[in-house]
Amino acid sequence: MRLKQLRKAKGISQLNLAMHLNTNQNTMSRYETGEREPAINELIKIADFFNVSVDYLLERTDNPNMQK
Amino acid sequence: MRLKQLRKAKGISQLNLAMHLNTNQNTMSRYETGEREPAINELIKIADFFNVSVDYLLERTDNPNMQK
DNA sequence: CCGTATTATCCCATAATAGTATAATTTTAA
DNA sequence: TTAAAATTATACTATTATGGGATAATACGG
Repeated sequence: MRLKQLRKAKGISQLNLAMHLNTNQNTMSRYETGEREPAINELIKIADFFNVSVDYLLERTDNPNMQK
Repeated sequence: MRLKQLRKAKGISQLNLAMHLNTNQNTMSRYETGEREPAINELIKIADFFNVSVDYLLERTDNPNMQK
């Protein structure tokens, strides 16, 4: 998942991101390290927050702006 | 998820699809009815099988051919 | 109708998850 | 340089979600 990359690009902390997504910091840490995977609805929330496609978030494309 | 639609378009049964995805029929039924959701890796396997983007599979776009 | 194929649901054992607390690491600034 | 603050990672646990087998329900063809 291109999560850490997106978060860093936005210059926010895991805690800050977590609050935006209504979850907590350790969950974000786990997503970033790949220790755990979000459910689909969480995946979509993340993609929407960063305004990228799910395919981009999942590194299935280099184009973040696939029509949404 | 645009699963039933894709499967029907291909003219195959849940059982047939399940075998392609190395799972079983009841699991496919649940995905279609929305009773349960696949993990991300399963989601990707489904998208790949139908050769569509995850965003399309998740009904986040009308374009099934987002560059992959 | 009857048999067959297809799809949905019950039950259970197992696995995965979120959350809390806390540890470890990194960054900042004095 | 080092102490404090901020950030990130991990251990533990209770709960939830999952997959699979078995079977029920439904649709479909002859």
